[in-house]
Amino acid sequence: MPELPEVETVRRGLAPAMEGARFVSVELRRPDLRRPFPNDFCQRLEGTTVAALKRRAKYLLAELSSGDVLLMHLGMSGSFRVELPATAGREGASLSPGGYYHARSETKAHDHVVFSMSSGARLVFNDPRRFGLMLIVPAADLHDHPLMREVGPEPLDPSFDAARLALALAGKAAPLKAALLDQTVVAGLGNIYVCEALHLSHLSPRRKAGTLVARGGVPTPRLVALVEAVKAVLADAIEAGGSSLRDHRQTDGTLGLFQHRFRAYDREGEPCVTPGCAGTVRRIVQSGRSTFFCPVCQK
DNA sequence: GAATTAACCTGATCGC
DNA sequence: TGCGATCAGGTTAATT
Repeated sequence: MPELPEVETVRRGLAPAMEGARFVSVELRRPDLRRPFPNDFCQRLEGTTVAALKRRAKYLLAELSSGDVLLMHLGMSGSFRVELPATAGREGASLSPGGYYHARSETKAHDHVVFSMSSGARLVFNDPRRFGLMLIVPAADLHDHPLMREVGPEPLDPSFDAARLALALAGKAAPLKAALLDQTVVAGLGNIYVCEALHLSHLSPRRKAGTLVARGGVPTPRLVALVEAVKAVLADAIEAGGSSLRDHRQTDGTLGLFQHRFRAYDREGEPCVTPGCAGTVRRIVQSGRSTFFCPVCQK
């Protein structure tokens, strides 16, 4: 699940329980995720307060009163759930429109990290495939950190526009699909939303990325349309609470709804939804992963 | 140097 | 019902 809209949905779910709250205790239930936890991980968190919970690309960034930043990545299967103590009597209390907290429950399989906050909430990180990541970085070093340094522009930021994308794609021979998955080109897109944005802008995932840039690095009208499609697809997905494939949930346990709006992703063999298009969605494999597109209206 | 592939690890699903 | 093969949202190291 976790591409930009899902990470943003998680951020919005965690923020009320984290921001302004102190880490009372931090429990690691295994020594590593994708990488080992730092030795002083718990020690550096306990007693500090979360000033703000932000997002950059697919990373969650908890800014701490200690001057550190807790950097978290959900990988492919990571999720958080927010639990409140039963004694607080707030089961079912509204967290956000349409959202509800979990009542405190037993530990589940693949619960790897538990944050107990002074707000009374327990934040439980669950990640079956363990491709997730948690690190602590001094705030002053964040921008130069290897994981952050190369990350491209935020697609929903006004500074991300066709001119900016043209710079990144000029001369690129890689297929558009691969170029848009490259986090240094634009941050936060994954397999699903690349497929969706390419379908919406009627661009073939197989087209060479550099063909959308005219001589002199000038963006073509089709590149302008692609940028608009990326922004539209991401904004719609955030508004819907992200996509829920398989068992993925928001922090309150409810399912995201965006998968009901997929235009191309996971629709192999179904009719293309582009008005007036008689095509059928096809699945191909590019750089080892599934691409869904309509060969009739995506050129 | 750019582009592609393999690997990380587990769980769900599908066909037999 | 059980078993093996296949595939899955991301990142990155290794290879072409």
